[in-house]
Amino acid sequence: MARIPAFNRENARDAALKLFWSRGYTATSLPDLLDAMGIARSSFYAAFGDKRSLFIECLELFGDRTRDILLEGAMDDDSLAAIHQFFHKTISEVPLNRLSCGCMMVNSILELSDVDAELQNLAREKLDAIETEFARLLSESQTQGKIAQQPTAAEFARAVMNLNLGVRVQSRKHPDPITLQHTVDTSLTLMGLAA
Amino acid sequence: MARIPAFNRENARDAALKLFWSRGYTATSLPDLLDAMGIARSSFYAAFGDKRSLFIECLELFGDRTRDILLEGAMDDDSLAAIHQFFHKTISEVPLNRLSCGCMMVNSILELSDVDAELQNLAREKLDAIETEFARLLSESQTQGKIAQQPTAAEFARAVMNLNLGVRVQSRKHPDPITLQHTVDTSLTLMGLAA
DNA sequence: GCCTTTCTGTACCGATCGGTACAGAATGAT
DNA sequence: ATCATTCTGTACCGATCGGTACAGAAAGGC
Repeated sequence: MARIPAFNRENARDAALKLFWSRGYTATSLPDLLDAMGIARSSFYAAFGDKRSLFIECLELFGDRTRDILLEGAMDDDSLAAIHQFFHKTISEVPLNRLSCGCMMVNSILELSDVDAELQNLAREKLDAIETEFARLLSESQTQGKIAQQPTAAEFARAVMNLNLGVRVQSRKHPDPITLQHTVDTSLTLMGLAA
Repeated sequence: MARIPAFNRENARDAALKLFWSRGYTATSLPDLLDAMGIARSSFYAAFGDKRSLFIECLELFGDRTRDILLEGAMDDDSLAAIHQFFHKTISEVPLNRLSCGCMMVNSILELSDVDAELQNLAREKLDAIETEFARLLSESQTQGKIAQQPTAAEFARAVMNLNLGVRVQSRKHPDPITLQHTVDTSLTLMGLAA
């Protein structure tokens, strides 16, 4: 055989993910990426195809990881707590420099609509998967009688997703975990979804 | 005197605003702008300085106009109705191609954080002005006894602003006025802010 | 008519973009 | 030690970016 790769593909990809997450697709230049990933230009194209392919890979990964955070909290039978945990984990249990990046799906949807429909669609799908999980958890809460029967679980889920989207904008606007967590708690309580 | 300008500055600026609003700062190229504004390159720099200055001018204008929509609805004494009107005017009384642009402040904050702090700050200020107005209206509603005394008007305002931010993301993700209006109504009702 | 002014259109600038080509160094197999 | 392989680093590609320079057309004053 021959020379062994001097970089770890997953580590390099995660470095790229952070950069894309922070600055978005267009504002992240190839030199920026190579620098952060610690690899050479040729290695980049050999290992990841091109910039756009890498972005897709990162966005998929980010979406799945975010959804996993929600699924983790849904292991025990308290469906409502899972939603609270999701917000807590993504707001209060995260370093400030990550919080200030917001959500990569939200960022991508705003940056790329009217610019790149395919990438926007991917981001949309990843968010929809999370909203579907919200709906499932809220439906369970309704059958358990823990929350109101009205509105429907889907409508509740849309309101919760809307809260989530707002939070991700706020995170970039003013990344203060205390205030953010407070806003989430206030909103959930007002909506009859207190812990 | 000499030759008269062949274009109307305000019209040209509004055309630029639409483009910036739709595609964001970076994705809007100078040729795009010139084409939409219907003016020559030289006229552009003579009348507007440069791309960044024009963007600032457009963002300020957009922010003021958005705030004016809220202020208009606050003329009569029903403060709570003003908030409902604000959402209705910006969701249901607007053509689809505008709705799908979302909010230029929100778009700019997400696109430009970690990229251009000054522009992001401007967008932030414009949003804060609107949140302040929300707080004033909600405070009035509290003294009129139309809504709960808890939480504070500022906390209510944050929740409403958060709802607004979420709506603007949704507008770009899936610009359907019926669903959006429904989500707003559901959320406001759940939060005890029904009309 | 001419002159002055201010527009329009276009050629051009350096910088940077994403992507490719290729020379040469490093490493494992033999 | 030699070979094959696959990495790294860099030079280079055309395209496009925002911005400037400048020639020439258009319009009012006289």
